[in-house]
Amino acid sequence: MARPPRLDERQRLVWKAYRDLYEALSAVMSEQLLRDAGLSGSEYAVLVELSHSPEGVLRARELCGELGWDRSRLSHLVRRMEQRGLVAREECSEDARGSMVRLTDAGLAAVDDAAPEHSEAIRRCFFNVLTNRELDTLEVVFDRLLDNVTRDGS
Amino acid sequence: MARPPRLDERQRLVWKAYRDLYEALSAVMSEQLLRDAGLSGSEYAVLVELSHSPEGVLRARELCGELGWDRSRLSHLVRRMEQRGLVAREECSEDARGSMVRLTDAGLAAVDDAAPEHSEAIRRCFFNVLTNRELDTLEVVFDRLLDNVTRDGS
DNA sequence: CTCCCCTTGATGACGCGTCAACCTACGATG
DNA sequence: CATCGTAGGTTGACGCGTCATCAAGGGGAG
Repeated sequence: MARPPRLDERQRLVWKAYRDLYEALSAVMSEQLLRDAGLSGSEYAVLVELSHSPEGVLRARELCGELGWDRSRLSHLVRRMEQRGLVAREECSEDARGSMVRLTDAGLAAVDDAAPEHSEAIRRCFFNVLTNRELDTLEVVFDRLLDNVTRDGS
Repeated sequence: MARPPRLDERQRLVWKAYRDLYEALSAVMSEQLLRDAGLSGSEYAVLVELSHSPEGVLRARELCGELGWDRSRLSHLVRRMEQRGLVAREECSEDARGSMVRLTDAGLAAVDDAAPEHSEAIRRCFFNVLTNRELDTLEVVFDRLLDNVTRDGS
C-alpha cells in the first residue's frame, strides 16, 4: 500500500501526549487512592464492582468479565484482599466449580471512604478542564476507537 | 464545596472508555512488537530514544528524563537488554559516576525492523479512525490535560 | 584543600500480573 | 450412565517495576 513508514511529526507528538497523559493520570490516581484509603487501583476496581452489585456478591467469572481481566489475576488479587479482610470467598451454590466474592463491611467502608475523593480527583484532573463540545467529541471518539481496536485485536 | 460525591453516568462511561481504550491499545501494540521483533514496549521505547540520538549513545540520566522513568527501572532494563546484545554500557568520560548506553548493531536492526509495522499499527488502530477535526481537538485537549495533571501531581 | 550535601547509578527485596499446568465439575453426546 | 471436551478456578514460576539502600563521584562553602 506504500504508506509512509513512520508517523509524521504531528502524529508522533499526539501519540506521545496520549500515552504520557495516561501514565500521569494513573500515577496521580493511584497515589491518591493509596494515600486516602490504602487501596491500589486494582483493589479499588474490584470493590467498586462489588459495591455496584445488588447483594455485594459476584461470581469470579462475572468480575473477570466486567473488569476485562484474566482469571488468574483476579484469583491472586482476591486472595490478597481476603487476607486483608476486604472481601470474602464463598462457594457457589449453583455451580460447584464456581467461586463467589463477597464485599465485607471493611471492604464497603474502604470503598465508601475512597470514592468521593477519587471522583473529585478525576473531575479535577480531567472533566473540569474540558468544554462540553470537547467532551462530546471525546465520548464519540473513544467509543469508536475502542470498537475499532477490539475488532482489530481479535 | 458541595460537589456531587460521585461521577455522573456520562462521566463514568467516558472515563471507563478512556481507560479501556488505553489498555486495549497497549495490549495490541505490545503483542505486535513482541510478535514482529521480539521486543517489549519498554525495550522498544529505549531503542527508539537511542536511535533518535546523533551517535546512538545517551547518558542514562538523559534516557530517564526523556522516558519519564525512574533510574532504577532503566538500570534493570538496560542490564537485561545488555545481556541480549541490544545495547552496551560504557563509562562516561565527563562524569565518572555516569553511565552511557549505546545502541548496538543488533539493537539498531531490531528497532528498524519493528518500527514500520509498529507505526502502521498505530495508524490503523488510532489515527486512521479519526477525522481531521477530531484530531485537532485531541491535540489541544491532550496537551491541556497533560499540563493540568502535571501541575496537579506536584 | 576539606567537609558536606547532592547527584548518579547499581543492587536486592518485594508486590503485582502473566503464563502454563493442573484439578474439578459441568453438560452434551453416544 | 459412561465418556469426552470444555469451562471455572487455583497455584507456582517467572518477568518487570518500585522502593529502600548503598557506594562513589561531583561541586560548592568555608
